[in-house]
Amino acid sequence: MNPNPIAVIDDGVIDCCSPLTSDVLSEVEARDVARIFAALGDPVRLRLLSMIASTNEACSCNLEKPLGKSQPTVSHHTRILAEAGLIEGEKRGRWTWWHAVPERLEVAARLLRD
Amino acid sequence: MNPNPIAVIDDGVIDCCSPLTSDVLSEVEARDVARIFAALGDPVRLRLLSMIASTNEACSCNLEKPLGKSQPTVSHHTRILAEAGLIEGEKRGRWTWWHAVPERLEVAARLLRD
DNA sequence: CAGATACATCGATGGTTGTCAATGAAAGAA
DNA sequence: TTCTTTCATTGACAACCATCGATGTATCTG
Repeated sequence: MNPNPIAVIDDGVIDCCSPLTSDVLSEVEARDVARIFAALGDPVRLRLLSMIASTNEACSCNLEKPLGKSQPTVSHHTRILAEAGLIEGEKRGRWTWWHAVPERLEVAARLLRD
Repeated sequence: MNPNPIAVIDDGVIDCCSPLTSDVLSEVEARDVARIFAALGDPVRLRLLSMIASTNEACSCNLEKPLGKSQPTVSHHTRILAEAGLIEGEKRGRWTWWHAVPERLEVAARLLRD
């Protein structure tokens, strides 16, 4: 669990949606789904997510150097990914350990290909 | 084909990428992939794409009213979707007919779930 | 306790983006 | 040709966003 709770998009709204190719999204569906894709729509966040997802766990301290971004910037991006439900953080001691949420990636994938 | 040719991301760069969960994206890969997800990261474009993708063809004139957006705004969004390779436009007579590019949706889906 | 470490938050700044009115360009109709 | 239709482009504006230095808040160490 994250120390400062992060508001994640309501799962109920997201899970409802059928693929883009089969139905026209409602305005409410589109707004929430767009938040997931917008989180994926930044190159720094994509690399950040791939770093976290391709390992079991990663702490922020190990992400700054390979990304070449400042600590506040990394913190900013992890927050956005977490708010989109794509990653979750667990604070142990001084470190925050991040892990990916595969079900969330699956939700996004299902919108593109059933 | 579109009357004014639209620059689409190089397919070679995109097709190269393995799922986010298996490898860390390079900066170049991340930049190009982010452009696809950024195109999907707007609610109006998501509804636009789902309207086009859930029918065989759609002309811009039929998209303005259900979207509730002005004609320049719709034109702006179709351009961004086309530059991301997600839709293609064909001009026949006075109308531009848009259709989705399933292979492109598939490329994006493969990044999230192999 | 004091000092160091890991991360979040704040504030500022420069760049990007969504939106629309006005205008342009091209095709068909009269 | 002149008028209408369809869509792209331009220009402008407000809102948003990525970035980082400075600061705050815990947590661990000595």
